[in-house]
Amino acid sequence: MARPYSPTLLGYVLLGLLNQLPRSGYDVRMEMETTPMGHFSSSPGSIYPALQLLKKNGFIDSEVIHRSRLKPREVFHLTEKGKKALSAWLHKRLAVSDLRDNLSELMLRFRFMEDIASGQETLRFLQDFRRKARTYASILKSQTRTQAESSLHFALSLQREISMIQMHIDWADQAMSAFEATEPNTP
Amino acid sequence: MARPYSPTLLGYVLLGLLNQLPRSGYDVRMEMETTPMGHFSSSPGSIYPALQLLKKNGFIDSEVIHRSRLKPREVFHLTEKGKKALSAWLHKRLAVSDLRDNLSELMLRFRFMEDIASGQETLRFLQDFRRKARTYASILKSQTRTQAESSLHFALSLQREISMIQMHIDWADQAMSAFEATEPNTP
DNA sequence: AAAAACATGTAAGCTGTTACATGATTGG
DNA sequence: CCAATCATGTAACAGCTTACATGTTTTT
Repeated sequence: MARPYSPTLLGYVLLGLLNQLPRSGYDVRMEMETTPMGHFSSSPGSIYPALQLLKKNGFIDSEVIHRSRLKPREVFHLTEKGKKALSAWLHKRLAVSDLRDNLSELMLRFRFMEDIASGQETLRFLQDFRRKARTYASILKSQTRTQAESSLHFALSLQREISMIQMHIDWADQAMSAFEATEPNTP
Repeated sequence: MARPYSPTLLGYVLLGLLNQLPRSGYDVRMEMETTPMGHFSSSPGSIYPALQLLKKNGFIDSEVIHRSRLKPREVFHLTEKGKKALSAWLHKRLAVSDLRDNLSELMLRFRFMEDIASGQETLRFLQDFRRKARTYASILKSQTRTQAESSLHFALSLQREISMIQMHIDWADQAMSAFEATEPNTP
């Protein structure tokens, strides 16, 4: 009675990497060692079982490639189901709470969006991101007014959170400018 | 043959909260609901077992308090062992990689430091924090020069990471000023 | 009488990690 | 021939989380 499986965050990272380029488990590990993806380990015990699970559930498929003399490699690529799942993940609407809880996931989505979405879609993502960030910033600022008495450490922590969000708003602005420069559609 | 147990991050959060003030599991849950501690759940299934584990390992102890007519509550407080463990956690030296991987842990430490450390010690923490942040920033900037070709999304992600760290350096500056104002020892 | 708040727990399970294990090929 | 790199896996476990379960006291 296998309950419906949907990929974990690590699963989506793997889908994102395989969407860039079909790879073996080993290639994925090497990529994650040179360019860390969130906080995930690149150890074999993390990557290989996660790939097997994606394969078992039909998000990816593989061919075994025998290159001259080298040990054969199992090269994975996305199935249609995998492509759809990745696309759905990348296009998911943001929640305000994601700014607090899932920032690193949002940034992973932004990175993998390059290989699947148009500049227009990326712009929409950034607009949504900035909007939700502004909402969250105003929530935090109202907390400052009501709670920041008594504790200096707490007040400074809140201040840091606000600076953090403000920085992300500014970043989104910059990023949007960069995309508007390449997409002549929006004036 | 129980291997030596040392608290997890959630364990340290609980030690920090109980060090502020002895509380029941229920009180801890309420505190974590109003003031989220990192990304931890405040659900009973998370908190009660974690408290039992700390108690079993001698970091906290409890008394059952029967208040007038109310259901009795198990109120936890730190033992000497618990105080030492909390202090050691709070005073641990930072690694540069903590800026990338454990930022939220560092911020939790900063918050709980209020109840255990002097302003001088907090200043040392912030100095160390700023120093490591500067090192990490320069590493990231050198990556920009070597890797930022080809991918706009990747370049923007890197830029965001750098802005993040710079923001934290500025925050540490502000925070240090705030503490120097209260500690007249350092000119 | 019922709902809401007080108070504490257990059981099942998911996710991912480290540590262990194995073997082939290539370069020095 | 030895080390490094290529390549893939398994087993045990830590550390949660959600869902379930239970009962009391106060407020409406």
